[in-house]
Amino acid sequence: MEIPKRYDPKAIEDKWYAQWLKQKFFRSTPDHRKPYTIVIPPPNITGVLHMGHMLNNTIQDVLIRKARLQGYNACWVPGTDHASIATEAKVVAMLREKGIKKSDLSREEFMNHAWEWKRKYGGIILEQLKKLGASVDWERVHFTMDDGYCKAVIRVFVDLYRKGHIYRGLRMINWDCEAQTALSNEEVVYAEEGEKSFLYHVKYRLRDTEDYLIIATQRPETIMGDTAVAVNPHDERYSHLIGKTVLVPMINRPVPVIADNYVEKEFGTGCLKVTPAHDQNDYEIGLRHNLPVIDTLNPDGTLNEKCEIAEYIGKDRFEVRQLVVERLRAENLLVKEEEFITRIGRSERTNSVVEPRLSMQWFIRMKEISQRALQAVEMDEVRLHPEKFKNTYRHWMENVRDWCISRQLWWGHRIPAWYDEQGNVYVAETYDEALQLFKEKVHGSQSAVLSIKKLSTEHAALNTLKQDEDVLDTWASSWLWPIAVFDGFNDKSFDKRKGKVIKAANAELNYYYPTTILVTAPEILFFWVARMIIAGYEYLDEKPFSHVYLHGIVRDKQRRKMSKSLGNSPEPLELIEKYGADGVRIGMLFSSPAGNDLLFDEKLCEQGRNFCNKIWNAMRLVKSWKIQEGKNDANQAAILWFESRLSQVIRQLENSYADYRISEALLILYNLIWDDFCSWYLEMIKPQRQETRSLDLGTYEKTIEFFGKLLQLAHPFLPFITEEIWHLLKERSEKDCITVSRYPEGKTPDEGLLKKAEAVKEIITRIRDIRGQANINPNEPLPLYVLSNDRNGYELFRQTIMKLASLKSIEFVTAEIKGAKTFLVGADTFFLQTPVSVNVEEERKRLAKEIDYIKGFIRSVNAKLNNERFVKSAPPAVVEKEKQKLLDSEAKLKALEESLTRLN
RNA sequence: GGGAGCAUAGCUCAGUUGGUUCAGAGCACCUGCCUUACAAGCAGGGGGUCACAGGUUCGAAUCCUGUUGCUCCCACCA
Repeated sequence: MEIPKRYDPKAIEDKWYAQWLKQKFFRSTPDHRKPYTIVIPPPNITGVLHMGHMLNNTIQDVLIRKARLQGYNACWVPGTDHASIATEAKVVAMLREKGIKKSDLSREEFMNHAWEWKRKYGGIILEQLKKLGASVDWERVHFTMDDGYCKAVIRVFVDLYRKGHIYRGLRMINWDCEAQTALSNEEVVYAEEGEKSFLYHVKYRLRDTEDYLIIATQRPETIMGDTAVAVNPHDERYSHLIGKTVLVPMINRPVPVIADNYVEKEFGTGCLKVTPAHDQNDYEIGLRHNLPVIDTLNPDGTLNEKCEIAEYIGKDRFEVRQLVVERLRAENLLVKEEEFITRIGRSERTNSVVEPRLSMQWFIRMKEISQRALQAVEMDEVRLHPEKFKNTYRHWMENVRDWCISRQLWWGHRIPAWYDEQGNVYVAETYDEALQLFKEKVHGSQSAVLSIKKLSTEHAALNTLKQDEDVLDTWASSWLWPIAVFDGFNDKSFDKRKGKVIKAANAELNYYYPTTILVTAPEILFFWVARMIIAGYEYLDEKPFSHVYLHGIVRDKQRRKMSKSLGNSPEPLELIEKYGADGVRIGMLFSSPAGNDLLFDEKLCEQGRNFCNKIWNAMRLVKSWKIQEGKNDANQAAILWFESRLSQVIRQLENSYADYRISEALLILYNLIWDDFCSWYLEMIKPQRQETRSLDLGTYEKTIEFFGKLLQLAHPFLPFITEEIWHLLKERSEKDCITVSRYPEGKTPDEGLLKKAEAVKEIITRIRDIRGQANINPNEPLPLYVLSNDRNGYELFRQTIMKLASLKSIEFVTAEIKGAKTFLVGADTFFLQTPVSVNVEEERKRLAKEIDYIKGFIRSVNAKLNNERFVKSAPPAVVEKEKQKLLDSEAKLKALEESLTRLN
């Protein structure tokens, strides 16, 4: 069979993925082995695979495949997130295109559309992950709105309410006028550069005089909601006005001038208009001074009748802003319009300008329940990689604020709270339970004896109790992910009375929880990671995962974020098409140390593809040899050396993995395969022409063994090509896959041999260099003479040196060889006899330079050793090392000086 | 405004408790090669005052202080 010169990923990737699935290699169920568990950060059902997913899932797949090879019961749980606001926005847009308005639909009709969307698009990303080679357990796909998951979310809400961690309150929240919902602080984004706006200086007249104050505002449309004007109590310019009354422009509402420390004298005019309904700080000033709250905005961002000006009612706030400015100008109340850079907040999902709005929302009280989660990271129970994120985490957790969890949307987990006609709230898992609570309440009330009969039929109550219209913030469901995917909140394992998940009552949870590692981006450290840790301790008194690997953001070469509008994001599937899944995986990992952003460049994928091709061709070479019975001793050196080298690298790899330095591990492996194996080992054993390209069986078998081990080491990074070559190198059954093979273990490397081999490589390189410099044909056989005290040390490598340096002979001598090119490796001197005569003058110069350097070096070492304080205070090992250095370099100096003498 | 971190080759980054065979890797660059595994390749090579200024020390890329520049997180000024 002819093996193609280039590796063709397309031909094999789908084949192997199908084979792996058929063999159920990714399936995990609890057994006697140790578990290694990862839960996927569930992608939103709105999206398609992007570069961030590629990086995220490649890292997870490397870790899970490595664990699988090492004999763990590796379980990678896939799934998707319902992504409440993002999905609802998409569905609304989709309906709009079809000419359907959300407001014309009933809640149920809308939900049907949303589920339809989910069925259609929800699985896209997971499907695409197959192309990447992701070895997830496909029998464990979860969705944050599965029946069981919904139950868990509702249970937790009810439980936290009962425990007093959830409350309902009137708060100033961030309002998205477009989606018409509250947003958490985390969902509000601020443009990096700020946004251009105007600062309008407006006259506020004092009552009963012609005097006026000038107030600077960015939002003149809120003037009609003003209920005070505030100045700094220490501002002498205005102190005489405190307590006086001013008239709000246009509507002439009389409002007081008050003094409040919040006002900064330097900003604007030093006067602040106070609009408690439309600004967080104003709201607080209002509380301090008992100001009325006049809410002039409708939920959709238009003005309502409270603004008192008929023509503004029903118009959008930004339209009104223009109208107000025009009117103020016309009435000569506008003193100045000043350009101004403001840092305005926008909704992460709809990009509409966020309005502070006073409304009734549900909150989780965070302070208390987050204490143990803070401790857990502090004490390294949960370890963050890289560690620097501990600081960020601590800072956030110590200043954590209450979490607004209600959203005025339909797609999501509807809040399990019911209200009676009086507005009393009943929080329960089901309507029936809420009804029960309601009945109990009515029972308990003396005055309601009569009405009991009236309400005793369910029918009557049915009309009475109404469920809260809102749904929960997405993160208020995904924070249960590591517990809920193992069905931790089911009837058996959730103890309602205690408000705890009983691990022992759930075999799956008992086996897989806590999971091993979570791989995600630092962007959602607070959104998600911190909250999962909180939930873990709240419900299991245990961490959800032992490690958190935080990778960076994928950016382009210019460090810009990948974004649709910039068009700088490559299409992942096209990359896979072009470079193969393995090539892209390598490209993603090549330059992305944990915590650092990945500056993506397609060239990295090209490098990955080339690496695959290199391995492919190594396989072609090995397969091309004819095998002869017997054993060729000439290859002994290569085999012994590579065996040691392999062991050495396996240890290095373990260290890198242990610190989650994935890209470092990859680079080590890359060099091992490319340099050590291909450039050195294979060249060492490669049969030469005259030998008719045949190899002895002993060496061949050893080589196949080495190759196999390399493939295993590489398999976590390159699942497809390693599987293919695994089967090409050796006759194996369909089931005997590398995916489920046993990872190689390193033996103790022979350090002496490794060191000698380095010297041998240097000798070969020096000879090649001399040939290059002197323009001597690399294949022309030349004699080499060696002046060394370690004759035996080189004996093992004699054949290797001869072969790789194309030598005619190697002879040990006791005196110099005149007219030969001289070089030093360690303290040994080598003479290469070349047809080109040596330029004595240049040689002398070169030697003199080397001697100078070594002399300087010896001086510095001597200075140290002669320094009493050094010898006294430095650790003995360091002093010993210095002494050895001195000996080595003195020997070298001697050899150099002798060479120089010989020249003369 | 509060907090954290970074600054090492043209680029992206290593450099563990201070010890001059420790100034490194990958990419890029330069030179020579289509040598019967691979030009998606082979062989060889050049390149850094470790941001700046002080200090501690026998010894500093590594520790301390200051300066400059950059990044991130949190809060958010009308």
